[in-house]
Amino acid sequence: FYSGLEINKTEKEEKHDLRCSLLFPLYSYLNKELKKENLMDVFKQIEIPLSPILAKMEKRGVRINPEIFFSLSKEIEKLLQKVEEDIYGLAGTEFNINSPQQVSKVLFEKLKLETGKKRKKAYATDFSALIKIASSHPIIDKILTFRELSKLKTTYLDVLPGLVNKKTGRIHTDFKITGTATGRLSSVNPNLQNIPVRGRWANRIREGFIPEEGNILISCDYSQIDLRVLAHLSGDKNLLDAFQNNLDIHVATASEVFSAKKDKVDQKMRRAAKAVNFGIVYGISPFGLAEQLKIEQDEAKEYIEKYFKRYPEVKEYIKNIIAEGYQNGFVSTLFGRRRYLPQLKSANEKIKNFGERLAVNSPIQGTSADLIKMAMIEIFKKFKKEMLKAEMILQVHDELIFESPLEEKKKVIKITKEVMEKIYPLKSGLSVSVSSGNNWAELSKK
DNA sequence: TGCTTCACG
DNA sequence: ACGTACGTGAAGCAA
Repeated sequence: FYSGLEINKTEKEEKHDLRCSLLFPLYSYLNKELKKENLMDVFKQIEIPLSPILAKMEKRGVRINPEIFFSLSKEIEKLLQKVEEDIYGLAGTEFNINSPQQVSKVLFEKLKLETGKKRKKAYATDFSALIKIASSHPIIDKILTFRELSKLKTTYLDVLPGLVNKKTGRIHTDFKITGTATGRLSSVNPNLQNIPVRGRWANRIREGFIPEEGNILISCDYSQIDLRVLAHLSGDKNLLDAFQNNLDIHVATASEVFSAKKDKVDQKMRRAAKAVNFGIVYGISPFGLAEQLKIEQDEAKEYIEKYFKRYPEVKEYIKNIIAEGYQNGFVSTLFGRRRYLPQLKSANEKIKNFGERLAVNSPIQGTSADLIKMAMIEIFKKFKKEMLKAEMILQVHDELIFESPLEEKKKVIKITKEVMEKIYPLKSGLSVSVSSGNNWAELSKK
């Protein structure tokens, strides 16, 4: 109505107006569509109530101590300068270490190191390619160190302090509720779902995330949620048994795959079994497992076959969910959220295989996402009812982080743990581990 | 803008 | 024979 009267609108504003004008006609169409496809429950029971909660989390934001970021940045800057010089010395030339193309030239043309996969423009220089040739030249280790330090400095240390809001003094991410294909959230501007947690610098960085005075941070983690969901969806007796008996799931899998008593499972076996478990959730292939574990494909294949022998209903479930994908053109989570799989109609075998892995992974990842979203809604309600000052500030896929007044700590933990564990009665159960502290680093400690 | 790399679950 | 683990976001380079 007004648009005809307005002048000097930018192209962006015009686009914005157009998009707004489409909302109303879209409403009736999408409403029918949601009803027809039985998606109204997920929409009304999960997405709609979650939306204002995400808004409040964004508004509350996260407090950081910029000083920690500044001083860490300076410390790393010095190390970077030294590593940079070392690299030039070892290469016998100066070049841009941030350029994969130039790194490739130096390593594989000048130094004639052994090449791996060919990319579009040059040979691969990513971590898995470089670690394979690390023993052949001292420059490799230096490049890996340079990459690690440079990543931390440019992506986190030098960025986050600049994003502190002048009015609130805190960092406000933007959670995207429609951002992913599986139903997970994503976080942008900045992404607060990928703050370093591994590696020797992670704790120093996480120490920079702090609560308001008189408050603490509390983290509540779903343990093994994806595998519990798999156990529930497949109904596999053996896998359910492992969870019902509260076993270390990777040890349990190791003892099955390697036919060993649980007390004979060593670190190496557990590590391999962990990779198998991850692989199952991702839609496993012998190649992928072999790559991950640095073993022969034949051996990886044996692990997988043994796994399926011991968890036959998981094998059956995978077969069935793929068939379902082909039949319906989509797969669903436990609560009806869908992922469409056009890949399954491809004539290209590679794309079809990819579609089959998506058919396996999406219901698992998506069901986990549904569960934590439902828990967030209930927790928010309970906090309100109990008139708590504590607030949910972050979600990291299987983890919720709260900022709570010291005196509310006990109450907050009781509510969050109970709600998260009871949000839906999976046959495999849901288990939540809680930790608290005066910064984010203290939350990852045991 | 696409590619490569790498941070997280 | 071939190319492959699932889901994201951000930085820097190269064109």
